[in-house]
Amino acid sequence: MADTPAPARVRFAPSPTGFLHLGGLRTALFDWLFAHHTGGQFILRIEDTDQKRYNPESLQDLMRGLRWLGLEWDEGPDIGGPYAPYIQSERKEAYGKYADWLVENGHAYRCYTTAEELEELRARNLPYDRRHRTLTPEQRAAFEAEGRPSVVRFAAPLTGTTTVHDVIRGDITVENTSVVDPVLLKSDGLPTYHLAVVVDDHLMEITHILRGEEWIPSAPLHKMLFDAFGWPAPEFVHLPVILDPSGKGKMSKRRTVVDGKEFSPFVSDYVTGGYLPDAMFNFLANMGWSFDGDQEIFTRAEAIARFDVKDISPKATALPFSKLDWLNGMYIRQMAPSELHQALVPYLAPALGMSEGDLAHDRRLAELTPLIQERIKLLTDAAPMVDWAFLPAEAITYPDPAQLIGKKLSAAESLDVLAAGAEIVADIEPFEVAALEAAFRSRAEAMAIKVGSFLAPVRVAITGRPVSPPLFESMHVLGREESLARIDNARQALHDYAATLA
RNA sequence: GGCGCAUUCGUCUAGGGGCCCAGGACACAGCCCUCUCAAGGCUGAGACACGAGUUCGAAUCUCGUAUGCGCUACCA
Repeated sequence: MADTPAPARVRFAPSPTGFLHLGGLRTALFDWLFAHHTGGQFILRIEDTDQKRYNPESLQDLMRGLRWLGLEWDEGPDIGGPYAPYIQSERKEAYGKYADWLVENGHAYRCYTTAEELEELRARNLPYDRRHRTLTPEQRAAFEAEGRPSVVRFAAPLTGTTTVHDVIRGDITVENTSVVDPVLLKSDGLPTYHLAVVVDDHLMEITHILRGEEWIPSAPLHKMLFDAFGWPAPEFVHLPVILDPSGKGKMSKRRTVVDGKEFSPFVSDYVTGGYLPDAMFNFLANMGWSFDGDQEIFTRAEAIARFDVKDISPKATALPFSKLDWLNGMYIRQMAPSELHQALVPYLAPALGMSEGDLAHDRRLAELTPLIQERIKLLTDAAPMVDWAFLPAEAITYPDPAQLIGKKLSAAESLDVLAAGAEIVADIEPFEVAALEAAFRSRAEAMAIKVGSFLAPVRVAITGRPVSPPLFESMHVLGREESLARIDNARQALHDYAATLA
């Protein structure tokens, strides 16, 4: 059964103009998956041929995001490789050389059209009119003598059609005349994307081009270039775009509010937002590809074994973030408690005002972790669930004393409950969860109060909140003295409150 | 406008002529469990864009329409 595909060389080729976003991460993920599936290489190549939009922070963000997800590259700018360098601005001479070759062989020509002239055409909604495609040597010499800057344009075939085979969509055919002699080499001497991508994919022996579907319209041009050079073209795999959660339009490159909720396209926001790399990996792998009809959760190894570019769906997808949250919760519940404890520390330490070192060895957090494990979806959910345990009793105020009154109980009855609770907490031996539970339950029964109602006042007294981790465990975390202090404070608060009611 | 790509529950998807009066998942609703909240279990509601054709038979093939999206730079 094991089909052994030829090792593929696939590259993720972002341009360092902004921060890594989810769409880019998904592309990189598919690159990585396919490379590993075939036993090939995953290559990171930086396409920084647009110096105007270059953003120096971008590269670091890009690499950090990729590594966070676990997408290590086999060749790339920081680790080198047999086809180095992997940053296009450092490969400038090569592009010039290949552009010259095209010019010499009649596949390209120098164009001296000025920006103003181009602007004129655009204003009239006209494409470039190939005006310098057939310049005489004299005309060319005249422009050069003038000192006019020039670009190199591709001399696209003027008749016929070009067909590109896309692995996901099949054949795509366009009229050659629709390719209007695009610029290959800019007047600053750097190549445009079109030249650079073709030259580098060939030089780096890329076998499969995975990129967003916004590149479909220029794929025929790339095919023409491979043909002009006499090089075999790699397989084209155009990935479906990722849409805003609203489902309308390409995912924007900034934080947006959809249905009253803010969502971010930036990977770094998910790192700080408490998401687990494994969950994000699983989530993204399900965008445009699926493991099979009814298994949503799978390991990286399982995905690698099954992944194939030809199974990718051509349909654009809106990101279902609620599913990401669900997945994150699933992965959190699968963690060993000690592992979760460690993962929580960097998120909790600032919120609790503690050092990471202290918190990593804190007994309370170790004890609390398994209690909140099935109650949090994000690592950032933990703080409001455990902060009460790290506060002194005096800091637990009861701004809404009415919360200390149990369901179907009067204030007086609730006061009685707290009194009973204080008695139990003071006397119970040993001060352990099982003993506490047995004592509270039998006392509730003795007082003919439902357990839920009986525990409610105590819960608020102990944690300051009507919703908390399991009560007996919570008291155990605090210890006898601290628990008692809180119940006493709560009794006072409720007593004062009851007085105002009367 | 031109060119291109796409179209199964609200969303992510399975399915590629009969297995489908369409399966799974998230979200949603109800019930169960339960010290709160979760988690878990069960149940429910919910889709083949439309129209022609091909065929004994179409979600699946063909054509058209509609809608959406993308591209149309000396940006990638």
